Amino acid sequence: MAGTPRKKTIKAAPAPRAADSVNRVYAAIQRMAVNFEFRPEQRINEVELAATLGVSRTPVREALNRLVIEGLITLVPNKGFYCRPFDAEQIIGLFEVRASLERLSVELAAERASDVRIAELMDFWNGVRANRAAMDAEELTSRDEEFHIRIAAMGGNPELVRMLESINARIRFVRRIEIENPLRRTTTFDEHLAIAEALKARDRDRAVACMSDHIGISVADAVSAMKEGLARIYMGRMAS
Amino acid sequence: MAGTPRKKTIKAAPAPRAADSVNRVYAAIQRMAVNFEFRPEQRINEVELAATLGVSRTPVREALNRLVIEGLITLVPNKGFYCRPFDAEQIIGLFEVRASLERLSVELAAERASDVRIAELMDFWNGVRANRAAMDAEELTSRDEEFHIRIAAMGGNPELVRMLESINARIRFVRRIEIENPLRRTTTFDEHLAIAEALKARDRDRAVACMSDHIGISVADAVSAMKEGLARIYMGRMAS
DNA sequence: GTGTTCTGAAGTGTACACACTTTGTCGAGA
DNA sequence: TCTCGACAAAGTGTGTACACTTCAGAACAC
Repeated sequence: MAGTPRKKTIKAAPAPRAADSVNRVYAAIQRMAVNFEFRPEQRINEVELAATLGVSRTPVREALNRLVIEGLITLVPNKGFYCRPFDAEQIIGLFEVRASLERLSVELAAERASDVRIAELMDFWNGVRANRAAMDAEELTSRDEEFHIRIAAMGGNPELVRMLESINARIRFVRRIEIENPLRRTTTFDEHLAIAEALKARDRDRAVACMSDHIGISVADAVSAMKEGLARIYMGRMAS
Repeated sequence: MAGTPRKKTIKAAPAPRAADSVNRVYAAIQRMAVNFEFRPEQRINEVELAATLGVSRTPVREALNRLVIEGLITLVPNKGFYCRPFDAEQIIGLFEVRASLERLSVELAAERASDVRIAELMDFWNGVRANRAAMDAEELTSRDEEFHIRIAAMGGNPELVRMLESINARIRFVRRIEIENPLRRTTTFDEHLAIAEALKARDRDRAVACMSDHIGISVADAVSAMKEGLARIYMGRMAS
């Protein structure tokens, strides 16, 4: 979006710089990697990708280098950049780490969050709950993540937020499928409310227990969600 | 080092590519950022840095983009790359996250590590302990990190290892100063052994408690270490 | 038929060119 | 003295050039 609001010179000057390419390109490729729009372990052709995004290889490579550190892209020297593998063990590993950080999240929130922020959290989630019929899996996943990130933010530790966001991006593909399960959806609504209630009561241990149950269930369901995910990547529409 | 073991063409060809520049450059800049060889919030001149490292700006920028994601460098559009700030709250935040992940670390290790790996861990640390007189703070910090990373690795979760390594890089500057404290050194040796013993006994709760005490003390000491750190950055030799 | 070497195309890795942005300096005007 | 604007220098952002690597397939030997 935002087009190219740039003063045009008469001569078709070579390379009139398109502002902020790297960030746009970075966001675009990140989205593609998160959603496995590249097939797992597929080599990414820089020239092609640059052409698609309407920029040169330079900003594309800078963005790809960032994504390597984020774990969304891998790099093989002299071969090129590749989409991350679809690695079930790795995904379980990420769920494990996430569970640990979410635990810290509620602990800190229970101790430090203001009453107002906690009230806002409940309002937020009640709002989502009220609108649930109108939401598709994608939107609901987004709200779900937002709920968790809000709690993390209430603890006043920005690094915790950053890491959770990074992990969320890497497991979003699986979680979105999980959340399509109607049963899972219902339990999620209840579990989130239970967490929020525990925070409101400043009951740290209960908050941890609720969060633990909530995430624990996620891990258990992750395996079937991953199967479904693989089918979608490799079988496309046929999977449904 | 490593010179240029490359077949020389007769003509002084422009740009005979130096293999794997990005990784070398990345490692070099990372080390500089970790050790605050750039002053906090100092702008990093790409041209100058490239010249120092003997490469062009391209690999330097790719490396810097990676380091931005790692949190060791910041980027202000149209201004350039900057050294990360020296932010006490952020460092405390990182210690907090680290404590949470180290807890997970020992939990997983207590459940999953083989007896052999645990025995190796104890041997390793006893070896370090035996040589302690010969080690400076830098080397000891390195061994200390290795101890913790070994435990994380025993849990079989590579992502956990990755994140701990990333955090370690960002707090290493402070931890190295902490470890200079003779009293701290002694307690570290004992605490590590206590953790290892608990793992050997497969006593998960005790392992968590030991780890928790160990890291908890670290956080408390971090504040004074940060003061000292600031003095070294801005006062250099005078600080001692 | 199988293995080996050659060759060319495709594509990465890095240097470099150049436009644009930012910032500091100097001088004019109030 | 202070403010403002022009100007210049420094330095970033991105496009492009080109050497090098990899890989597939042809040509060839056995």
